[in-house]
Amino acid sequence: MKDILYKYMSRWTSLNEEDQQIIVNEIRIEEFTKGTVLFRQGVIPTACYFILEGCVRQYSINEDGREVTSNFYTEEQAIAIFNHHKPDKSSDYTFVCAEDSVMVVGDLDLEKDMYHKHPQLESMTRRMMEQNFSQVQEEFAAFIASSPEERVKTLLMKRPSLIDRVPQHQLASYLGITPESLSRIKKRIQ
Amino acid sequence: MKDILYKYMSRWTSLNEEDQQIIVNEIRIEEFTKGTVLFRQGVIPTACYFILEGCVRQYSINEDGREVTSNFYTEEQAIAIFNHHKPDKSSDYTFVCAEDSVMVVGDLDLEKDMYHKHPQLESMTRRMMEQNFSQVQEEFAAFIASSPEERVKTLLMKRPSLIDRVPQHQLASYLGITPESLSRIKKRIQ
DNA sequence: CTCGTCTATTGACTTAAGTCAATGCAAGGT
DNA sequence: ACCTTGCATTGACTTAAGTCAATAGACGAG
Repeated sequence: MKDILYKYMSRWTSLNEEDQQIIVNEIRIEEFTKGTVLFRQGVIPTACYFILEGCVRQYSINEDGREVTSNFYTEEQAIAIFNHHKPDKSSDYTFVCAEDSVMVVGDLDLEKDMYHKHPQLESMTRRMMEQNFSQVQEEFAAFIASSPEERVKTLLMKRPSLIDRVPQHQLASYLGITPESLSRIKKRIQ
Repeated sequence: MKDILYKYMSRWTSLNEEDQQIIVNEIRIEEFTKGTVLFRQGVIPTACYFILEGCVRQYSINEDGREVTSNFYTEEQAIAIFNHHKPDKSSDYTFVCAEDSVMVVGDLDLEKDMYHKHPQLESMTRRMMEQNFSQVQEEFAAFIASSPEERVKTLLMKRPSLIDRVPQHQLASYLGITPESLSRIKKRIQ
């Protein structure tokens, strides 16, 4: 499992193998069963996560009590940015494992120390985040400009496996449409 | 104009006034007239920007030749994340001044040097970006979950000045609806 | 001042998605 | 094996947004 991590880190840092090992050894890897809640809407998260295997769904309960899915995270994706813009830093979302999953778990209270001990780590984090950010912005722009049907097609192109991995009504919510519409769009586009 | 910058930096760093001055003195502040293009879709950006005054519109031309507005940046917003996820780093968007504007201009090729010279700057950048990122994610989640009419209401709430600052058909595009619909929605909600 | 261009509004019509309700299906529990 | 529960599909109907076209106002150029 750690080899995924080494492969990933090599893409992002110029650290030599030795230094990488030191960092990886300080890292906690945990397994979670499907349905495990990482943290709930309203609480202040104490950890961040990097998915090595599995799938995590991000959702919230809106004013009229409906569940709104806002993201799915899968292999090699980080769950690390939550409500830094809110004064109290509490999460607006609940994160729950949609499958049995294996993740790197990073303690947020150790973050500063880690950056201090390994200055290259802050740099790596920043660049990962930039990449991540730019991807989200692109997705957002594409979402704005497309119809429900186009959004379904795009998802089928870009993340075909999601369809089989998560319940359809959650996918519908993630696409901003009703489950009925998703069902009909699927039929329409075969 | 630089006082806006000092105020802003104080919110983000623990640098003393002296160090702030050193950094601010290395910084380039430029004025742009309405219509000035910062950089075009397809080219690799060489600078990043921080708006002190004015408004910048981000748009792209899609496959069928239509102009799609994907963002408006105004005072105290940074234009700094472009296509770090694409191998060639070329911009998918054109950035154009929607008003006469004053901005901090940061050379991207000096970025590394600056971070090396002022380690706290990388830290500050990272935290600004985290905040920014988390805000975009929240907006995205809200966008997904709301109807065109709700999106208009939300925009009127959160950025009321935009309505007067930019042409309505660009706003419509930014909201993912047609200009006709925006006109009707406005009438509907008075 | 007038012309031309660009933009916002309005109307008539179409269409895709939402809503509500019924049915069917599969998985899990007893 | 049965029942329950939750999910996907389908149908009938409503509605809001899209499309196309016409009009009218604002603005700048000449």
